[in-house]
Amino acid sequence: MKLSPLPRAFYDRDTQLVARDLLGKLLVHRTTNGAERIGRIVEVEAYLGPHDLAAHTSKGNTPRTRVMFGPPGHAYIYLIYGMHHCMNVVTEPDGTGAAVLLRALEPVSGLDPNTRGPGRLCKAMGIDRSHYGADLCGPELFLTRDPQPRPPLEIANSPRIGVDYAGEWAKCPLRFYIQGNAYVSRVPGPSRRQQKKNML
DNA sequence: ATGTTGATATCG
DNA sequence: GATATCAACATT
Repeated sequence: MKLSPLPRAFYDRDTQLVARDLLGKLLVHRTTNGAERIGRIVEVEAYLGPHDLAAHTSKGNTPRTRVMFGPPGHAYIYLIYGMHHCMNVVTEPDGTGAAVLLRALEPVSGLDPNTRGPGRLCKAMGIDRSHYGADLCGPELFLTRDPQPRPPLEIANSPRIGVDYAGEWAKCPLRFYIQGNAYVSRVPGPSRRQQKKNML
């Protein structure tokens, strides 16, 4: 299948627009041994810049956040809680410090179906810190339009996950996901525990 | 609800 | 150098 990366201009736009546009796009990872892993993005979160208290760049430009302050269309990868990798795509012009976190995929080909949640997403795609700063306009790791015809997406939003420390920013609806998709990591409504109770 | 886990920032 | 802090996940 012929898949070409989205152009850098795609990322060089308002972060919330990029976040919404990323839903339904394919994430492609071609490993050195020739394997191809593809997933369809179903859930993302926008991190707007240093003024956004939930964004890593709010702590300033450090060795860790360097890539996020750099030009758009690169991968910002970090390790969280000592065990999980998370992948972001850098947006907006060089120096802005904004990115979109990829939170969940629908498996398309060549990957473990456990792609629900940002840590599992990276594990399934084989993404780790060796991809820190990778150019998403290159041939190995990139995003592309889904060649399959799909019905129009119904996009829902909610506050971001796990950012309670960010004050008012924690409440902003900067998480976007495809309504009703089975691979979205958390859906509003009763918890699984509550559902069990209701079944009795 | 809790334990796991290690890089990072911050303080000394 | 030490420590507090985390954009998760799995398990109880």
